[in-house]
Amino acid sequence: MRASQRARGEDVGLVDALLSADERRRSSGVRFDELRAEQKQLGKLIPKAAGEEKAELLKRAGELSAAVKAADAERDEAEAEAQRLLLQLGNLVHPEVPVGGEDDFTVRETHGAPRDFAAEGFEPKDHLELGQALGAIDVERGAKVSGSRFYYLTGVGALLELALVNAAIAQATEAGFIPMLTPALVKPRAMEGTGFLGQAAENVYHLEKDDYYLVGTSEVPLAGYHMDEIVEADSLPLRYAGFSPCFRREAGSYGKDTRGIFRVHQFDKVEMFSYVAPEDSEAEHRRLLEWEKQWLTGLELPFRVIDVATGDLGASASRKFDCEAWIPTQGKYRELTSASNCNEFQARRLSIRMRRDKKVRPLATLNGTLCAVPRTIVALLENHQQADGSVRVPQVLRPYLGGREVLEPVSR
RNA sequence: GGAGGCUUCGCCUAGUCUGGUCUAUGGCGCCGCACUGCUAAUGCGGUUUGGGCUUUAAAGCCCAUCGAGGGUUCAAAUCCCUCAGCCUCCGCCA
Repeated sequence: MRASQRARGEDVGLVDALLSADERRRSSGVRFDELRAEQKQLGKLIPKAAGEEKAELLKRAGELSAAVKAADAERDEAEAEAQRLLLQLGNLVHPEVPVGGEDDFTVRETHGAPRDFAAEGFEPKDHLELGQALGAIDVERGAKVSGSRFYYLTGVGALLELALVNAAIAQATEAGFIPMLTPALVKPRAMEGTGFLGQAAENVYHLEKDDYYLVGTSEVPLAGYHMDEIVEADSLPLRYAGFSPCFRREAGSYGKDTRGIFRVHQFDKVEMFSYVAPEDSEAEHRRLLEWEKQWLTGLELPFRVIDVATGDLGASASRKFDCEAWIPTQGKYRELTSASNCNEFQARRLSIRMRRDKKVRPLATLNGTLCAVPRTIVALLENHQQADGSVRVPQVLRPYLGGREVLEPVSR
């Protein structure tokens, strides 16, 4: 436990402070219980008593009342302190996760191979050039209306998004997920409980006047869906496929991925979310990964799967597998999907529990991207482009694009 | 945005005016047992959640919990304040 906390760069002293606050909470709680029990006894005697006796009882009751309030206050204070410390603590890291920063991932598997454009005799165009020629992407007007990192999907670009979303929801539904359209604005509790108000807080949009947060993923409303609930073990696993807009401030990424729609402030995403028993979480994690691989394979994209390193896990994941698609004009694999096993981390914070054999305990939550629309469009356009600037539509998307097999450039 | 009503231990519900006998009523559902040659019916018992303690265990004890938080009081489901959610009406709007 301590080794993995160090791997995250967290203060080990935090754990000790937490344990001491928790002990203080416990002991003042016991004192409160004892005082309260005596107070209740007096409450029964007082109405029956009279005269001298009653005056005595009332005097003792007055003293007790003050003592109860003091013990209560101390317990509340210790509890708040413990909670404050607890929220600073990230999830425990799975022992097999590679230790290190962003570049210290390990590659688990690779699927397909990057296209050899030299052999085909033409230079690949990037997604923005292709998207503009197809009349699919308009970043200039996005910037005019909303600023940098905003865009319009136009014409066939808009249709492409709808096709992707429909195909993704169809795959998820086929796999047994319940399709969900979720709120994009949530209260602080949901944001905090999913672990987005720690180090990630600077990337979250906040509506100060109303104290609402704009979600960066439907993981947040899908995790919040069952908060403060006890789920019967028989009904697990619960699997939801959420579709929602996602908002990200992208603070600290100035100058990174500024061209096109690879990194944007607002996009739509289909997300898989599972509630399972903790002992099933690793198997479910692999299942989520398999569904992501099925999706990317269907789109005929070359990709690899990485085991994300400790420093890049975020607060809530104990392990994270990313699928990275090959982006020809960048000559690199880039993240398209991400599957995280949060085990009991979010469930504890959101008070989501399961009941099996009369025992109640936290369950595990997992999330995995199925289709983050703009990045998927980037990968599709670049990988399936043809020498004349048209783009081939993979088989699985054709039913959702009116049977269209190729997207052709438009003259303006 | 304005006015009013509501929120009770799975669901429904009594209790709130008039603070203590509420250890929260009753019904439904559910669980167990008994009886009935199956099922049903009937009878009896049980049935919120969290924390702490005792115990080999089974089980038991204490505290909190009547939408949330605060206040008044020796004492709050009950009185006062703030907030949230739901419902109705008015206004506005897609």
